[in-house]
Amino acid sequence: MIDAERLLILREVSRHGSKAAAARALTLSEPTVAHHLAALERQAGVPLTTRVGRVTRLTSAGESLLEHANAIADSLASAERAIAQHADLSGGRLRIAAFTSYCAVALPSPLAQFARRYPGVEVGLVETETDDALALLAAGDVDLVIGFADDATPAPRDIAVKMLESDEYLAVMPATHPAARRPTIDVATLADDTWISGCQRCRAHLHALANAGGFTPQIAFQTEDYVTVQRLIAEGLGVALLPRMALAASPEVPGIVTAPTTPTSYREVFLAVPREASAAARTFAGLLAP
Amino acid sequence: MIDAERLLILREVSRHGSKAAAARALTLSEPTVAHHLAALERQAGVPLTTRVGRVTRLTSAGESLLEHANAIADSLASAERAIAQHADLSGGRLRIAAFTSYCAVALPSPLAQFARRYPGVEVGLVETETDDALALLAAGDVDLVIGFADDATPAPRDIAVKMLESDEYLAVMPATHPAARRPTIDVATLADDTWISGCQRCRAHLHALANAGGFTPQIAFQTEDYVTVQRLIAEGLGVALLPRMALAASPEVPGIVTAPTTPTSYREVFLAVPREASAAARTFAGLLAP
DNA sequence: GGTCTCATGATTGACGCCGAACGGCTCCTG
DNA sequence: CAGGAGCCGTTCGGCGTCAATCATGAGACC
Repeated sequence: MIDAERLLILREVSRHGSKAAAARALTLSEPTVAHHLAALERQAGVPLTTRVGRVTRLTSAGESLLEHANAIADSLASAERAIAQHADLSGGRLRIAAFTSYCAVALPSPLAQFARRYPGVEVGLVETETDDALALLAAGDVDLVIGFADDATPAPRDIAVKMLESDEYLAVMPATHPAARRPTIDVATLADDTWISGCQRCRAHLHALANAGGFTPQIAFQTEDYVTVQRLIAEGLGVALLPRMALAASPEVPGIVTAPTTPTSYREVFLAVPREASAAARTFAGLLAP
Repeated sequence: MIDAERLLILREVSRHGSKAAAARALTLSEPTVAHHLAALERQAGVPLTTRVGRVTRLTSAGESLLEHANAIADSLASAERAIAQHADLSGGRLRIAAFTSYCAVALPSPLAQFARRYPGVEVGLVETETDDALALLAAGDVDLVIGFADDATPAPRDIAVKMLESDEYLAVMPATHPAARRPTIDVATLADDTWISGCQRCRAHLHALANAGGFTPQIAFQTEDYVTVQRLIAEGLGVALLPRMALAASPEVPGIVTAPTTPTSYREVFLAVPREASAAARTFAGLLAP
């Protein structure tokens, strides 16, 4: 393969009209330029330069190489620009994966703030469950993950994780439920109720909490859509454990009541970036957790 | 400036999914690839690769570099193709400069032969006087020159010159001229005639020949167009010295006669290529002078 | 206008030194 | 257990420089 460096030297010679001038432009010595040119000619098998008077000109073979040398110089300059943009956030990409209710409640505002501050960065958002989000991060398909963890499924330890906030799980019941008026609900009092559960992690959390309360929940409905969960509850079809944030994300549903549980339980919202996080990812992380 | 070589290494890593595989593809060792990548990352200031499982993937910064690396690889491949075409005559250019009558008489056939044989080569022809043609050659604007020389203005010595043929100068007179019936003409018998001369070199030759014959020609008309010369002669306005080739190049003009001179004189048609002639120029030269 | 001199560029050869490439090792992961 | 990555120390190639010489226009001066 032809050496790109030498093509660029050929280009300088053509631009300046002499090896000496090219050498000065490249901060090289004259023999060095001559050496590289000779090597290039040897490799090409045809003469590339010719002297006319005291200026060095390219032969037609040299000029046919020149076009490509220019293209390479352009590409290198573009590459340099691109990488600089990645560093100073005047360009590049930021792909975020976050779980549903965080997407709905907490993300839009900082996302807009970031987009205003760094208009050159192309921002992407994937709304996914935490497990899938972490898989995307590991595969390099996203740059930053916002997920949640609890006792049942702790946060990953192999990447940089920062806790953002605690999100309390509330008991959600039909307004007609016998325990509906109590200020706090012991989960054991719901041992015989029919349960409605959300995502994988929430289900694991429910099982852990119920287990601590000494019972195994009867899960009759499974849906990741929190509005559906609340409508089912409003119709008296069951009870559920929902994070505050999920409740805040969905419109008020009449006919249900919510209450803190005893014991209380939380999910911990965390932010994860890989060790080799891009500048954009680090900056956005700083925006969420100053 | 970013090193193009390293961008190509990054490209191979991306294509093969591991540094080891990239090293094999590049016939390098694994540490060497890692070293170059580390250098590139140091220069870029941002991480370019990330490991996911046992495959190495590019970060978004790395992928933005990848596009440019691909462009550079394409350019290098194109450059290699272009130079190969120059060597094997499947491409490239051949620019010829030749004097008028050679263009008209001798050039078309070998030119067509060359174009048929090497259809990829872009052929150009400049019809010019020999002095200008040699200047074009020196400036690198043409690749091959066909010119003529005689005692007055000899062929250049600083470039590779090959004699092609001798072209005899004939005396050209009106059919009504007193000497018109003679088989050969002593130039001295035309000492008192009015002369018509062609180009710079022909005029120099005429002066030299007349000088040898002991007279200075009265030159009343100067034109480089040989048809004009012959028409002027046919009208009885003068006599001239014209090379056989020039006469062959122009249509038969009635009312003129031609005859060899004593002493005979010739112009020598030569072919000149620079030392660093392209393959196309050398090949075409071989066609003209096997 | 011709010649002389000088300045600039190219070339060649020798040489020093940086760093590219390698091998061997350990650690990690699937 | 195998394959890949990271981390050394070592070696050798070749990149770049310096110095000297040659070539060639350009300007000056007569």
